[in-house]
Amino acid sequence: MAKAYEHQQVEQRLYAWWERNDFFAPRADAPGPPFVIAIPPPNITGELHLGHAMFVTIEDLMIRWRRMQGYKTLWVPGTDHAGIATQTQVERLLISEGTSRQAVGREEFLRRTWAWKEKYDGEITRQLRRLGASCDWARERFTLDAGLSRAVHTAFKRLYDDGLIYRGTYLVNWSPQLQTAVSDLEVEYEQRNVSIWYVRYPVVDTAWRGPQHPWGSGRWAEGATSWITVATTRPETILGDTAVAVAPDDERYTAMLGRQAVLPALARHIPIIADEYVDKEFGTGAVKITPAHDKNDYEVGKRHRLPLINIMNKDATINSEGGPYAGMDRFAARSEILADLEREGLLVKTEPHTMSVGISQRGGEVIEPLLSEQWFVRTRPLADLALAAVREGRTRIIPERFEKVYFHWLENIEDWCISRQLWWGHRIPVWYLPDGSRVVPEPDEAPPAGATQDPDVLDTWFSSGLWPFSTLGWPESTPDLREFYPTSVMETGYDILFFWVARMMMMGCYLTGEPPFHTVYLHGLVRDEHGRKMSKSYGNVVNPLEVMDRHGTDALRFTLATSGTPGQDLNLNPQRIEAARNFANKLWNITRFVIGKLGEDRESAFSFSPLALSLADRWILSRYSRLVGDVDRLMEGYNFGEAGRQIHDFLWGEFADWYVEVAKVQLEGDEETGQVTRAVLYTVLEGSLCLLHPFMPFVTEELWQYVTGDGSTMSNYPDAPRTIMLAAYPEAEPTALDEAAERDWELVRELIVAIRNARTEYKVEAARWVTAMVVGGERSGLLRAQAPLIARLGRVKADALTIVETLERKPQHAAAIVLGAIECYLPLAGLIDLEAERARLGKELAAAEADVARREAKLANPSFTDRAPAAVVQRERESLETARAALEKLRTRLAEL
RNA sequence: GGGCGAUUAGCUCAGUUGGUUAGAGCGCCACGUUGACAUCGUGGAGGUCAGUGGUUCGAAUCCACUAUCGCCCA
Repeated sequence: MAKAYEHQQVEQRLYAWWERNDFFAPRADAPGPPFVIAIPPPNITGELHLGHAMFVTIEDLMIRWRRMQGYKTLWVPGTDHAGIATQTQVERLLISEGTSRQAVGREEFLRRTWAWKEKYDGEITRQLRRLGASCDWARERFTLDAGLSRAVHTAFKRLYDDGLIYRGTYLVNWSPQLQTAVSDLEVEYEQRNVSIWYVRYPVVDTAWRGPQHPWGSGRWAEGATSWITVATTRPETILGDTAVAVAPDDERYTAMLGRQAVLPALARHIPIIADEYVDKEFGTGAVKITPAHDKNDYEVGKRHRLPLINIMNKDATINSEGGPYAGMDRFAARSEILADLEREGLLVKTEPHTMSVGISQRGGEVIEPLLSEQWFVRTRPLADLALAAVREGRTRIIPERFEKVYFHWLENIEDWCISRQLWWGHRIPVWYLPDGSRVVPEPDEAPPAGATQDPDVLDTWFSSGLWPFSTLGWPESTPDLREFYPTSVMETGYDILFFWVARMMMMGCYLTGEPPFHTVYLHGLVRDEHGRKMSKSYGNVVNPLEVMDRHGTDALRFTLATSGTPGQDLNLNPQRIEAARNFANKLWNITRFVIGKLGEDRESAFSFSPLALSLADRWILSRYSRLVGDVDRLMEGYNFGEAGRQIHDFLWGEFADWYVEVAKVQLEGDEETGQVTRAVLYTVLEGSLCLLHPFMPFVTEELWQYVTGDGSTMSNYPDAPRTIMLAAYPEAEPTALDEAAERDWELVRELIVAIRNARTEYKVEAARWVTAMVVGGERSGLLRAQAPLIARLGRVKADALTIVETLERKPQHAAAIVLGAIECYLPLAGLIDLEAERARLGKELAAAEADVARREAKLANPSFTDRAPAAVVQRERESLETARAALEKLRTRLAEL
């Protein structure tokens, strides 16, 4: 074995070996029930980022753990066509080649995009392999595969036939840059500092019937005598105004109600109406109403049967309804119209204002509410099913607090706009006949002759919503669907709870009749070490591939798994990755030590007599059993991070720091002691590697192969090739706990630490082996039995460690150690300064006095002794006894000096 | 405006149902010895658990309020 762990020599080789041996596929001979995860399919455009690393880490952890437990595990991999993102990238590519989507045409564009997909799709799946993902690549799916496309078509048809999909002209979120409608979720809101303009509209009265001069002449409003002033952040939409509204109880405007205002620029007469929607406190209390360009105005318009006037083209330029501004971009039109209002004396004032502006999630441009004919899903009935599944506990969300978020969203959900004016995606399976009627054929059915298909495609999330069952063969009743659906856990980031999880729940509940998974586990976002979002512009992006190159996949995975808690954002500290890398190396070296001691013989490692176990043996076996139980409980509760930390702490802080050191001593003993020691080393190490395997798959496999040699029979599958992947995950055995051994060893350990501490305080060189005299009282027997260990680990000469029950004459020039009822003296000729020793013991005495006083007070309180559990009171009594004994010893010693 | 989360050592974070002296890694100080490991070892310093009030025999942990930061929804 190399002196240090070299991940470069191990990871790729092992992954290839695992994959070649088909360890990732569900085994027909698995003794347990299915455990299934559908991967959150990465976008084919995607570069690997820490979000991917995060989900692979947790999902692979669950899959490997359950697989070792004997579950019939299936992790279905795949990728998402990511309509908008992919189309945008390919368009950019075309533009760089001096052409465009429109120039090459739909057919060629799709051909190019498929070619692009073939190229990059493999990239991302290679990177998932790099992360150690043990998913069944034979079942890999892509959302545009024939099978999944058929699922999409079937789902559409069912929802359509059931009246849950409809087409209509409504106000939708329009992305002028992408020239497509997007859903509510694809709009992000951002607080922006903008201006609010106060514009006065002349009101028709007996003196003034409307403008007599052209717009822009400066005399347009000449003669007007009454006015109504509105405040607006979007003056360009004046062109689409069809009313001015005021609050019904606003006395300032009562006289205006029912009269007509004259729209600047277009001279259109529009009514002044009263509506509850208007906030008297805001602006002037009068609001311009543009039903075709604002969601709230749209509602007002509906209530008052106002006309809808669309003033914009698809590219957000002003259309012919805009009179003099026709053809201008929306922002250019704004400037122009403001200048003209000013000239006409209609602009009263401008104020700074903050408001939230809808921004396209993809393009980043301002989203335009636009009237447009689109396809929608009627979500209410679907949302009710999805709500019921969680309310009734058929699906559980972890952490639980997200259930409230989920409920709130689904309770207030609006219809879902599913059509996109894109080319890359599932074409909407609707054909139009020349007479205008619509047909949605069955997936295998030919569309009627002469019919033309709807040109639009479906929202990417429509197909993602089917993912957990479409990947298993739905709508066919395939063997996979029957065996592996519903899936077990949906693991993903909380940021796509609405986008994806809620939609899978809706689609799954409706189309398959049951929720698509019994548990939703949401992880947090990975941020940089100071909690900032990683972004290219900040330059704080951590590239997982670079991390894996430098420190290995296991280091990255262990860090991601153990740095945080479920659902909580995680600040990734690079030093933690190094620490995890060091942990892998530590394991490597522990194993190097153990196999060196085991020699070639593994057989003998499996049997030993419990009677021959030393205290340290019993202690480490008990601690190991406790660990197994704790890990089991934590993993079952989805507390993977805590489980990983405990395995780490045990292996490093107990097994390596103490038991391995003990083993070195025991291995110098007689044949039987050596034999037992080897067996304990083997048992604990082999089991711990198994415990750790879901967290650090590569180093544990490599080491497990070294440790077990050819001899292991630990597998659930005796006929399969030997791999830790199929070894049995350790199971808790409560009978293996040995509390007496843990307590006794603790005393021994404390004594050794105290001796080391005293040595350091007196600056005894490490190379110098000292003399020690232990006064053990009742614990003398125990300490005597452990004398060789105490001597070796405390660096006391073997023949100079005396253990007595009592001691009449205590050495003068010696450091004194008091540990409860036991004392230890280190005669350090020439090193002991009596004054310093008195000062040191004085400090300890003060602490001991405080300790005793505190405990006495506690026990003197009858409400404590009456109300606290007996075990707690008992423990307190024992502690008090120990503390008193220590206090007594310290007093005596100080008196002696 | 409504909701959620966070606040624990210099830094990044744990702390499972309330129960001895609140832990880890990194960083810091001192010292390096043995054939597993300097990617290491040994010992140590470092905390008013954001604040206030409450519940309790007992609170980092439960409750209320406040402050600061962050996120989601409208």
